[in-house]
Amino acid sequence: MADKYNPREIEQRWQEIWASSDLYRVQERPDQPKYYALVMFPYTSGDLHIGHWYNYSPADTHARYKRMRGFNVLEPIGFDAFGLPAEEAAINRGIHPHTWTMNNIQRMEGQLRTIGAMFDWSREIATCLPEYYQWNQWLFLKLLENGLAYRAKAPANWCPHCQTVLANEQVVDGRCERCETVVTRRDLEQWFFRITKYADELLQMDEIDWPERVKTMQRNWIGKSYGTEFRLPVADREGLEIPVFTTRVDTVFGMTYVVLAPEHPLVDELVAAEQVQEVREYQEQTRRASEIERLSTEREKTGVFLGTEAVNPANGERVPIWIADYVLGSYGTGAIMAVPAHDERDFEFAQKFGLPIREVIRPPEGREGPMTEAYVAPGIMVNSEQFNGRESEVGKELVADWFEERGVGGRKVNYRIRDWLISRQRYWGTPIPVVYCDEHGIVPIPERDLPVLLPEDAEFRPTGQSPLTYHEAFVNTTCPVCGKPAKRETDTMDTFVDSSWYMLRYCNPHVDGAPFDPAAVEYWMPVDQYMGGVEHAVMHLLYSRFFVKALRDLGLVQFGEPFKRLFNQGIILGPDGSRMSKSRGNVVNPDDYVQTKGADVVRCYLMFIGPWDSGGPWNPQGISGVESFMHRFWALVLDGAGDGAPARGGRGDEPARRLMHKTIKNVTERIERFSFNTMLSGLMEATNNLQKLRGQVSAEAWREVSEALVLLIAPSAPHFAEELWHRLGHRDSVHLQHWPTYDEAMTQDPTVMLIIQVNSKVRDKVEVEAGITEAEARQLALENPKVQAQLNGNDPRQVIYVPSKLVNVVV
RNA sequence: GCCGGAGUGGCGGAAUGGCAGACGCGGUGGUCUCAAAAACCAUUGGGGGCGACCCCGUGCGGGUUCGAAUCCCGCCUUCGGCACCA
Repeated sequence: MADKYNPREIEQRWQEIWASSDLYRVQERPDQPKYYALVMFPYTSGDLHIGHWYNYSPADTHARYKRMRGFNVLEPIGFDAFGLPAEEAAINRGIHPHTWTMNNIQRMEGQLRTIGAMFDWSREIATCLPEYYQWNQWLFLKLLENGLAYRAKAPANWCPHCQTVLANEQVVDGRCERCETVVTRRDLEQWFFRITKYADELLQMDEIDWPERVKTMQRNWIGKSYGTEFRLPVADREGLEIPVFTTRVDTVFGMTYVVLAPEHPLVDELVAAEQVQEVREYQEQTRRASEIERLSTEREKTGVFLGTEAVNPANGERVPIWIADYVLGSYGTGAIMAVPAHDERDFEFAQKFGLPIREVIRPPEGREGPMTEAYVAPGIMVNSEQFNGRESEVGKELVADWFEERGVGGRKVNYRIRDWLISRQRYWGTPIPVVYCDEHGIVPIPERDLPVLLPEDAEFRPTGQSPLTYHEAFVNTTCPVCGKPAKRETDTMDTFVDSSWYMLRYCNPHVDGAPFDPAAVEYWMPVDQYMGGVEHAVMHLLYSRFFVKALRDLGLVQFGEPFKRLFNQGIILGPDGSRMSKSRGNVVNPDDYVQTKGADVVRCYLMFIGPWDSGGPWNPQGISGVESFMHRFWALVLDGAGDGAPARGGRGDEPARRLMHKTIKNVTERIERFSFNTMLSGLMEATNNLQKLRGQVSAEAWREVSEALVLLIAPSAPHFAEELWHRLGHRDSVHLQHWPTYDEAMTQDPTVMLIIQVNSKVRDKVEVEAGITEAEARQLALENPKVQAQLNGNDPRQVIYVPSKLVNVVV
């Protein structure tokens, strides 16, 4: 009898051996196909939680499988280490963010090692170190040089709690994505990355194998819409025009008023003297309103008449000009033609303020009585002069043509996506490498002077100003152009800049003099399989795509997409089925389970819970099933043949070998399609069935079958398999072995159960030769006593045969 | 409101047109034990029958098909995304 499976002892031992033998160190090998398997790097929050394990265990299993399939697999790890959460945590604890972060990294490294993943630790990165963030600065300068970074004054999302501005992507439902504080607006000079330049290309997602859900979210976020932009002359004001954008130019004859966003630059010029007071008040009120109030569709529409009129270029009619906060200054031209009859929002507004509603599109089935709601579907144009009787979809093109001919306006494409605001008024981030000189304005720091180090001795408590503003030695510098005194930029970069290109750095993280090593990047990139949560759909995943496209256009990389395939794992819930949180007291600490049951058991249990993309509750009892499976597996492999096992050619040999081939096939197919739960159930089934063959299998066949099983479980339970492999007498690592292959013929049983149905109800099952002919099967069915009983001497109306599966006799 | 996914035993789930409930948890009965735990064996969708067996059953209502958890139509519930973007 072999001793029992003791995870604690073997896991630690193998982790040390693997580390000292550099088992997981990888290098570029042009002779071998590469496979870049990437997990989203963890944030340095303090502890590795069960969610990390849920991401990394299946990811590592898949990567290990690929390695056994002959790929040169890169599976790196590092830390996303800058940013607000670390800064906040440090402030709360009264310690420096650098100390807090570096301590966390050390702690998390230790926890990550317990997973037993094949991370190549020689490639570890931490984004808060100058050796990393100096390249944020370098890349920023490249973008600046090429017009892809710029500084502008714009209304920005301000989080009063985090005391900084946020990118649009980081505002969810009008609230800060991090702390859920309601965001306000501030007009500030900020740095932007010109992601809008790539809006169209970012919509191209045919070549990436990503979840449809994420692609849809990105498409929605980019929000491309086709329409017409045209100019409305202001009545009695020669030369003054209001540009508007519409997707429904076919409804232009139904325009009964015009609306400008309250912050529209033309408002001052357009407002009539007697309306100034009211308009000012309304503008002030809008400015104070939070984004969340303003965006609420529940809210009643508000607005103010400017006291002036515009002229509809389609029919020369005069229509009043209003301002209202349901029109956004940041989209289109910040002004609209209002057609209440065919737009829900305009309809509501017109009703409230008693503005006329004129029908210009009639439903194909006709319409009677007064309009009670806007009709927004296509239809037939009416009250539209020469376009009357046209289908609105056709009319859309005709009116656009007409406007183009007359020089009134033309076709236009608009996007919802805005440029990426990267300035943050916080301490714990990459300093933006520019200085402001009275004479030369914005001056980029020359490359040779990088990095601009983040001073450690700054007062980093948030004040609404960037903390670096108060650091005299940092702020006061000289202009790189003229050498006269100048001031440094004191904002830092959004952390998402760090994560936009880290996958490139991993290819050779120690390269000097460049953010990444072109040869290594050429070899490894793009990432073959990216694995992480869906919460980054319109942030990190969009920014990275933008970055890579920009780098490609700068000639720095040769490809346009960073991640070929993406998989979003689900979320592990607490035992009570709700999201884990400290306040609910339902947090599962992986370390406890690793201590008591072993990392391999935790890995396997997480994979066994259910489909990887659906997550689910952690059931503390459920883990024992996986645990006892592994104990049985262990005993089966080491003691299974037993002492009195039959010699060569045991009668169980053939079934055992068939079982092996069948299992290899199953496990391979399931691991390929990320179905880790069914892969493990397949292995459980195999051990259950093999157990039944005990005592009937020769030592030779038993060994062959158990070695295959050890290889099959190696990606899932790496320490466990390694130990068994060595106990079976091998000297080299199980993880250097080839994935077992199967013989298709051996995956089929020589006999099958033929289902006999009458009227699609199962009446009997007969064991038959796998190669049974249709005629034989039909005859067998018709002669079957249970079928005979149902037939009652009549002839069947029909007999359906599904080869080697079933016969259905229809009476 | 719009778009998308999901709904299967007490629970997690399997089966993507052909035996519903693989695999596991939990339950029940048993073996072992002074006892308990562990381990092992048997059993476990519901109902009926002494029994061989029979009936019902994949959110609800219809449909297609010899045959539907699976395909189609209509609803309900739920989760996610979008939502004054003109």
